[in-house]
Amino acid sequence: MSDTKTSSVARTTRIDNNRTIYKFAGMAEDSNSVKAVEKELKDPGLSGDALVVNSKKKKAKAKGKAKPQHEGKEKTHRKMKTPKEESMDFEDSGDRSSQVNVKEEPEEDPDFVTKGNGKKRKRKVDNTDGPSSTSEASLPKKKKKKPAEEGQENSATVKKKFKGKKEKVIKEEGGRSVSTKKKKTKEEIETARALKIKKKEEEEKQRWRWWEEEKYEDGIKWRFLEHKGPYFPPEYQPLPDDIKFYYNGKPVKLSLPAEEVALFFAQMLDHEYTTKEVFRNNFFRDWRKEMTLEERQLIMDLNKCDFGELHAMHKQKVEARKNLNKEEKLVNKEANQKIVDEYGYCVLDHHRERIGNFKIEPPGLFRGRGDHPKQGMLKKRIQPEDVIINCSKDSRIPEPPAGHRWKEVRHDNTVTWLASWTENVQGSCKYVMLNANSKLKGEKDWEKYEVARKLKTCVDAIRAQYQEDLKSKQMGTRQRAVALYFIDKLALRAGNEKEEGETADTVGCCSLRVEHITLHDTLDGHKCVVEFDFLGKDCIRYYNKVPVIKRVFKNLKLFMENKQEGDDLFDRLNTQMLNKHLSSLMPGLTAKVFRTYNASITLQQQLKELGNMKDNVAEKLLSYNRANRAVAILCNHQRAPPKTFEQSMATLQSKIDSRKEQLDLAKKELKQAKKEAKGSSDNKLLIVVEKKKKAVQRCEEQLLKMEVQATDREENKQVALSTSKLNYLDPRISVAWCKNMEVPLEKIYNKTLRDKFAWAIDMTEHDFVF
DNA sequence: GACGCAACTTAGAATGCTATAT
DNA sequence: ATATAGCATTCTAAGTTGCGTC
Repeated sequence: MSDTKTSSVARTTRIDNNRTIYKFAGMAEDSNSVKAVEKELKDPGLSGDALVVNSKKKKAKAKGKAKPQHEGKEKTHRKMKTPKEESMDFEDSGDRSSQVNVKEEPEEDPDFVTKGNGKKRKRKVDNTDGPSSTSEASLPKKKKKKPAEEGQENSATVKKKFKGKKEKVIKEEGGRSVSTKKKKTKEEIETARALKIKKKEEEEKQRWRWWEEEKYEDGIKWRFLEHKGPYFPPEYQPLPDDIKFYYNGKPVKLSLPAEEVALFFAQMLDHEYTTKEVFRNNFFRDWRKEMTLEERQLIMDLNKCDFGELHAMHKQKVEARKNLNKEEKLVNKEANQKIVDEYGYCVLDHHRERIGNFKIEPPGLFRGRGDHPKQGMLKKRIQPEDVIINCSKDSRIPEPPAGHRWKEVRHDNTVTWLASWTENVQGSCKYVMLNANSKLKGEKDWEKYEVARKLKTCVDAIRAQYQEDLKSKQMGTRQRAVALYFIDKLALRAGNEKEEGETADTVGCCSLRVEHITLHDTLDGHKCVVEFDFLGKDCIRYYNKVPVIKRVFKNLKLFMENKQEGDDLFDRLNTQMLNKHLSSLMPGLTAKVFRTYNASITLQQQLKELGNMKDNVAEKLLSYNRANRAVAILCNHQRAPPKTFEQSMATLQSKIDSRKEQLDLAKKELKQAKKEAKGSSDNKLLIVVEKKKKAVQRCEEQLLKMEVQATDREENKQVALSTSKLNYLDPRISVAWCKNMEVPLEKIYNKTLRDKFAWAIDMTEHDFVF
C-alpha cells in the first residue's frame, strides 16, 4: 500500500520485466486470434441446463467452508504484506496483447531450430529421462575437473587467519621494517592459496558423484543408513534470583515450567507479535496451563504481568554474546563445530552426507505468518520419547539421551527421513532430513527439472486442450480449464483447501473465492481484465490486473453468478481433480510443474534477450539478475524491503555523485593536457595525455559499475531472487550461461548453491538447452 | 469420493558472519 | 580498529502431492 512511491527507475524496469514475462506467460493468449474470438462469440456457451444447475449447486464440503469471512469491505485487514507493486499494473498489459507473436517463441526459438534436429533429439534422449534413467546414455559426460580454476573462494577465511598471525608478529617485533612485513604477507598469501586449492581439491575428491550411478528401483531410498539421532536443545536454565517477574506490581517466584514460558514471551517483547490480541490470548491460555494451581489462581490478567526484568536480562545476554572477544567467539564456534561434526552427518550407502536440520526445534511461542489463529501458542519441548528414529537395522542405532528412550526405532528405507516427531501446535509431522547437497535431495531436484523439461515438449498440446475445454458442456471441465489457464499464465500455486480456523486465510488457484477477483469489462483501455487481490502462501499478497481471453472472462462471469463473498470461485474443482487430469496428460505432471517450467523457460528466454557478449561482467550480471528478477516477479517472490534500504541507497548515490565530479575534473584535465600537447612533439606531454586518458577511463568504468549496482539494487528492493534461484530455475541454464558468457559461476552461485547444484555444474556443457 | 495423514518441497524472516568503509 | 552493510546460513512455517481408509 505504501508502494506508489517506488522510484521511476524501479518502476520502469519492473514493467519491462513484466512485459517480458508475459511474452511467454501469456502464450495461452496466442490463439486468441480474430478467429478464436469470432468462434467464441458464436459459442452457445452456457445455455446448457446442466451448467446452470451446477453453478448453483453448493459444493458439498464437509467443513462447510464457504461462509463469508468478512462483513462488508474488511478485505484489507487480511493484507499483511505490502502489495505487489503497481508494476503489475497496466501500462505493461498493453504489451501483453501486442506481444502476441512473441509468445509463440518457444516453439520457434531459433536455438531449437538452428541447432538441428539431430542434436536436439540427441540431447533429449540423453537428458530428458534424467535421474531416473539407468541407461548408459543418460550418464553425464565425464569431465576433467579443474579445481585450481575455482580456487578463489575460501581465500578470505584463510587469509584472515594469517592476518591474525601477522598482527601478532608486528606487535611483538615492533619496529621491524615494512619490507619484511610485506614479504611475509606475500608468502602467507601464497601458502594460503595453496592450502585453499588443496582443500578444494580434497572436497572435490570426496564428493559423491551420485549422478553417475544407477538409480535404485522404485521407492527404495537407501540401502544403509546410520546416524547419531537428532541433537536436543539444552535444558532450561532457571532465572538468577535477582531477576524477578512481577504480577500486579508484586514480585512472584514462578515455578520452573511457568517461568520458562514467561521467558519465551519476555524475549519477544520487542516484537510486534506481542501486541496482537490473538497472540496474547493464545499465549496466556497456554502459559496458564503450565502454571501451578496457585499461580493460575493468582495470575489472571496478562496486562498485569511485568516481564520487564526478564526482557532486560535477555537483551543483555544478546548484547553480551555480540560483544564477546575473538577468543571467546572462537571457543563458541569450535563448540558448535563439534556438535555439527557429531550430529550433523550420517552415513548413507557408504557415503557421509550432511544432514539438513539435525537439531530438534527448541520450545517457544508459535510464530505463524500473517493473521494466524494459533499465533502465540506454546510450542512444547520435544522429548526423546516423542521422537521416531529411522535407520538401518544393521547400523549402530542412535543412543537416546541418558535416562530416556525413543518413541520408536524403525527401519523404513522407502522414506528419506532420519527422525520425526509430531509438533503440538498444528499436529503435523516434523522431519530430520538430509541437506540439499545430498544425493537424496539432489536426485529429486534433478528429476523435478526433467519433468519440467518434459512439459516443454507437450505444453502446446496441453494449452490447446484447455483452450478447448473452456467451451466444455461440463462445468467442472470449464472450471478446470480456467484454473489451468491461470496456473499456466500467472504461475499461481495449486491452492489446496485448508481447514478454517487452523491456519491463516490464504488461497491458491483452486481455492480462490469470489471476493479475490474483480472483473472489468474494460479497464484503462483494455478489455476483459481480471483484477486479482488475495493472500497467497505465507500471507504474501498477490495483486495483479490481467487482461484475459474473452472465453476465460465469460466463464469467470458465469462462475461468479449467484455467488457471494466467501463462496469458492471454482466450486466444482479441487487440486486432486486438477492433478489427476494433469497426470493423465503427461506422467508426472502436476500443477506445480507449471511453475517450475514457466520459471525456467522465462530465465532462459530472458537471458537470451538481455545478454550481450560485449558487456563487461558487471553488466552481464545485471542482465542475469534482471532475468532472475523477471522470474521472481512472475512467481510473486517478495521480501520486506531491507531496513537499511533508503540509507544505503543514499550513500551509494552520494558516492556516484562524487565520482561524477571526479570524472568531470579528470575530463577537464585531459582536455587541458591535450591542448598543451597539441602540435608539440614533446614525449612527456604525450605521456601526460595518455595518463589522463586512462584516468578518465577508469573513472567512467567505476561510475558505470556503481550505476549498475544502484539500478540493480533499486529494482530488487522488494523482490526476493533467492527463492527462484534455489527452487525453480534449472541450474543447468545458469551454468551454461556462465560458460557462454565467460562469467565465473561464483558470481551468481554462492558456495551453498554450488554445492547443491554440483550435479548440474558437473554435467552441463555450454550448449545445454532447457 | 471425501478425508486425513505422511512425506516432501517451497518460503520469508531471523540470525550469523564477513568484507569493506570509515 | 571498529562499525556496519550485505550476503550466507539457519530456522521453521506453509505449501503440494499421493496414498490409504472408510
